[in-house]
Parts: sequence; C-alpha cells; structure tokens
Amino acid sequence: MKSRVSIKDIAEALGVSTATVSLVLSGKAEEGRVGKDIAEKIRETAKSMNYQPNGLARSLRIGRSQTIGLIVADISNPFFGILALHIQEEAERHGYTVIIANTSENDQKMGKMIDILKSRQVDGYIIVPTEHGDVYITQLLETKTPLVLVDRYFPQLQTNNVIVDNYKASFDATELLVNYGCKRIALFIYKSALFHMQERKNGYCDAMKKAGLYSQELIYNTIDYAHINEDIVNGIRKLLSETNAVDGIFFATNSISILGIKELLNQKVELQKQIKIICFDKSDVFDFMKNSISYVIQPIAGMGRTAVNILIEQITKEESDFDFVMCKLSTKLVEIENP
Amino acid sequence: MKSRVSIKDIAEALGVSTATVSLVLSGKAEEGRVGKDIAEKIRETAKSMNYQPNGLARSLRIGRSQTIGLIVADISNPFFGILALHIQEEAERHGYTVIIANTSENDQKMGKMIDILKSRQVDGYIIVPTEHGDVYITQLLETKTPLVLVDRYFPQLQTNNVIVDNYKASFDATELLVNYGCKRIALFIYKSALFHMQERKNGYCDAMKKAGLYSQELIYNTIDYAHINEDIVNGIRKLLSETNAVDGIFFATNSISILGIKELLNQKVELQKQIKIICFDKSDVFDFMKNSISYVIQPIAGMGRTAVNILIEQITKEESDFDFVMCKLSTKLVEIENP
DNA sequence: AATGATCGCTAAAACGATTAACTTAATAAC
DNA sequence: GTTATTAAGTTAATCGTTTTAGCGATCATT
Repeated sequence: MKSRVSIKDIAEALGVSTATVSLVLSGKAEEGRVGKDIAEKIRETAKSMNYQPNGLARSLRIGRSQTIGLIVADISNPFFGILALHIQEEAERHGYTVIIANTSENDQKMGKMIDILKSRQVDGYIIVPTEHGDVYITQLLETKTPLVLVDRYFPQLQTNNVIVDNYKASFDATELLVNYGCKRIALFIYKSALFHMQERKNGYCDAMKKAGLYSQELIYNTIDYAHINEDIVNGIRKLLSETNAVDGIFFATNSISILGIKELLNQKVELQKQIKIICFDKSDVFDFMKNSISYVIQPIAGMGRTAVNILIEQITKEESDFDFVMCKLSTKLVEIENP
Repeated sequence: MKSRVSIKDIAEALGVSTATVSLVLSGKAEEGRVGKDIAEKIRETAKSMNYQPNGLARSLRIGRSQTIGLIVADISNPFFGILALHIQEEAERHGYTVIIANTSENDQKMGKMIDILKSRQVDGYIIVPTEHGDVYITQLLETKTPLVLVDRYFPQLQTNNVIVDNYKASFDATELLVNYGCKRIALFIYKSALFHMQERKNGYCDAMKKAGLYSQELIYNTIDYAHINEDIVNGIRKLLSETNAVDGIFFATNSISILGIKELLNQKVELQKQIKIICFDKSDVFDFMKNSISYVIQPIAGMGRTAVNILIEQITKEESDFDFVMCKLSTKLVEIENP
C-alpha cells in the first residue's frame, strides 16, 4: 500500500488526465461534463487505492484553508474547554477544522500564536484576547482578517464579538445578595483593565449604590492571574479581619470563586450563615458543599456556536464591508433554595 | 499594506531571485553562500513589507507540515484539557503546531477525525482512542504513520504508548482502604473493554483477593458513558440498599468519582465514617467537602510531554524501523490525614 | 598561462491540487 | 453539405515555497 497516493497516481492508473480526476473527486463531474462511466471508474479506483486528498495543496491553490484558528487564554480552565468543544463541533458541521492555541493569559504568546496560525493560513480567528492583546487585534483588523472576539472585548475597537451581558449579570447577582438582607457585600475580582471585568465591577457598584450600600473598601480588586492563589488567600484574611464585618461576597470569576471559597472554608467560615456567597460561573464544586451556592451561569455552547457562525458568515462573504456584529447573550441566575 | 506578500514580491522589489530570498529567509544564507549585504537587505525588506511565510506552500514542498494531530475523547473533561495544554506547549517548544480534535468517545467520529487530520497532512498523531478505535489505529499502523497512544492502549496492537501503571495504582488504592480496616469495598467502574479499565479492575480484584475480601457482587461495572448519570445514581442506591453494608468505595475515574460522591452526599451518607472513599484522579471538588478524600494522582504533564517527545523522535527518524516505545509512568497516592 | 576552486547567485523543476481555455469528435440544425 | 452546438475530455498555468544543478566571475595554484 503506497503511503501517499495523489490524483496523479489515479490518473495514470486509468490513463486519464489529472484534471478529469480532480473534477470527479471534487464533485464537479456534472458541470465539468465528465462521462458517467469514467466518473464511476475514477471513484472506484480512488477508493481502492485509498486516496486521501492533500488539503494543503488544495488550500494553496484555492486560497482558502477551511481552517479556523481558536486562541484561548487557558485551555485547562473548563470554561474554555467547554467553549472549545462547542466551537469545534459547530465548525466541523460547516466543514471547517479548528486549530486551538493557548496563550496562558500572556500577551506575547498571543502575538506568537497569531503568527503561527497566520502562517498556517487560517481563514479566520476566534479569539479570547489577553489583557493587552488589542495591539495584535488591531493589526489583524488592518489586513481585514475575519475575526471574532469571544468572552472579552475591547470597546475602543470595532470588531465582531460574542459576549454576555456582564454588567446586568453582576448587577442582578449583587442585588440578590442585597435582597437576602446583606449589608456589607464584598467584590472579589481580577486586577484587570479588560472591559468585561470592568463591566462586572460596574454592575456590582451600581447595585450597591442603588441599595445605598456602596463602599470603596469592599472592593478587592488586587488579584493578579500570575499569583492568584496568594492574592486571594490574603484578600480573604484581610476581609475576615475587618472590624466592620462583611456579610456577603460576590466572586467575579470561576477561578476566583473556587480559591475564595476554599480559603473561607479553611478559615472555618460558615457559608451562607456568616457570609452569603454568589459566584460568576458554575462549578462542579458547588454540588459538594454543605451549603449550596448561587451562581451566574453563562450560555457557553451558545457563545461558541454564535462565534463560529458569525465568523464563517464573514469568511464566505465576498465583499469586505464593515458591518461588525456585536452579540450580547444573557446569563441566568441560579438561586439556591433557602439562603 | 498588501495582505499577502510572498517571497516573489520581495525578490521583485530587490531585483534578485526567489531562490536567494528563500535561502536567506529560511536561515540557509551561510551554506547557500549568499552575500552578507544582500542578505541583510532581504531581511530588512521582508520585515518592512510585513512578510509572513506561507506554511502550506512550504509544507507541500518539503513534505512535512510540522503539525501534530491530537485526538482526545472529551476536551471538556479537565483531565484531557490539561493533557492538551501540556502537549501543545511541548510541541510548540519543538516548533510543531497541534490540531486538537474531539471524539466524544464516539468510534465513528474518531475515524472521521483521523481522515480530516490526514488530509491536513499532519506529521503524526497523539491519540486517546475510543473503545473500538483499534481498527483505525491498525490502518494508521499499516501505512507506518507515526503515532502515540496516550492514557489508553490496545494490548493486541504494537504501538507507541504512554500510560500510567493502572494496575498498580488501583492495587495500592484498594489496599489503602483495606489497611483502613474496610471489609466490604465496592468498585465503581465503566462498563468498558478498554485495557486500562480492565487493568484498574484487575488491580482492585487482586488487592481484594490478597486480603481475602473479594466478592463478585462488590463490582459495579455497568456504568455507560452515554448515561453515566443515571447509571451511577442507580448503582449507589443499590449499594446502599444491600443488607451486607459496604464500608468502602473505589471510584475508578474522575467523572465517576464526582457523580458517585454527589449521590452519596445526596443520600446523606457520612463520607469517611460510614463509607470510606478513594478516587482515581484528583478533582477540585475534593477540597470542598467536609471530609477530605484520598486519591490517585496521574502525572498528566509528564504524559503529555513524553508523548510529544516520542512522537517527534519517530517523525524525525529517517528509517522506518519498528521499535515501539511503551512508556508506563507511575502514579502517586495522596492520602488524607486522618481517615 | 592554463587549470581548478571558490564565491555569489539564478533557473527551473518540483510538491498536489484546481480551473480557465482549449481541442476533438460527435451530433444537431439549416 | 456546411455550419453550429454540445459532450467529453485535455493542456497548461497557477498557488508559494524549496532545492538541485549550474553559470559566470574571481582568485589561487602550478
């Protein structure tokens, strides 16, 4: 069995030209006016010789690779894992392959990954950008590369994007705690200029102000992705040492939630009694605690599918016009039974 | 800014041949004996014209794509997410790109994914095969395609593979419960003919036999991936209804652990008092329970890195000889403090 | 002065597919 | 019987790169 059989091998085996073989094998037998008998013969031979088309050659010729580059910030985070899963499935449904790349929240790595994908001639990008990734996005935009930002975006940039209503989700989440009767509700959030983080913060702030509970010192926003663990441990300890006791916490991301709750338990805090909790994103963890936890759930599958569809739409559209689509999906608040 | 600048554009701009440009840009200026001044000029122009090499054309020409196909069974499972992360990082370190594909434990999808990757001309595969994926693996082996199986493997097939010592891990895990004084230790495991599952079962069985505690009815091996949830709930309920009470459980995978523990808690079982637990794989969840849990931890990063290195070794080796490497890594048992 | 090496670069053929433009033969139209 | 049409293919250029073989020119050797 020859390891690489090409269209040429088939052509030679049957004594026809490669053009005919190509026409038949790419389903253009009708419009290419190839005879039924020879077409059948070509298909047979292709199968028996175990022919596999060379996608690289095809892509080079037609100028499209039928490939989408997906750049995520942390593939080991289940949120992005699930997102990747859905993006991949939707892309496959449209005949696209996905190359997944990881940045570990590192700006330079994001640049590098874009370069790699660019040299792989991907047709478009779905990107969860890093904090200062806007420069690379700008470059891509300048060359009119089809691209969709997911989960995060840059308000100063005109791009396609698929996000959730972070402001509203946070507002509602905070208000839930207010309604439970909490008076001093803390916010735990990354120290990040990324817009979606700001939105989450703003949602919290506005809900607090509306309830007349706002206070600067309740905002713990010094957490850094690079040393998230110690930052959170320190934050929780500081919080517990306050004389004016906190009675509610809003954790603004899933990773912050997990570590925050871990430290609270570590400090023997009675969750939902002493301090009520609400989290952005669901985690398996919540099912395993003595007291259940309320959380904001994001439509991950929908985000992934939407992103793919917007991107493919733009890839296949011939004219390169500039109507970017901004898709804001809504979240759901899952409340525990008896707070 | 022209969107696609090629080697030819640079050549024309400088009045040299494409050969010279290629030589310089691919770092063969020295051996190709290109003058220092012109080489410098080419590099400058390439940068100023924002040249990006076309990897497809290059791959087509040199017959290698510098790409690895990774096929996992479930990318939304953090185990595989983390595995993918490490595989990707190690591959990148060697200048390879990784295309990740997902099978959702579906045999046919595995076949399809291999076809897609094949047409993308990947240089080799790292595969977490599905239950009856051996037929596809056999086909790949026939064409001498470089490939490494990870996490699972088929004993009847001669392949490279990277696995953990499932037998020993399970044996030791079971024995831990025996040493804690458990007399009736149940096993919860997938209904699967996959060898690594059988090994886990065998390790359990032998440890039980050694302790004189073996009994067929303690083995709950009817769990199916497709309806894992109900199967586990039913299993736990049946277990709890036994007159001869179970006092220990070994959960053989992370997904089984999570759902099993969830149902145990649901049924108000006092973990580690009424029933002692040990799990294969670590989960975030364990940190959040009243009583901590012992578990077997797998060297995921090591598995990923090793797989990549074995694969690249085989890809770059010219002779296609047949010494497959079988790498069996050891696990670690993490015990709780006071059982 | 003749020969051979070396240097610096180029021409051109690949890699495997696609496709516009063409050929040839058969058939239809008038 | 001549021309137009159509059916069934083929030719050859092309995508962007790599790479072998080779061409002049310069320099060293005898």
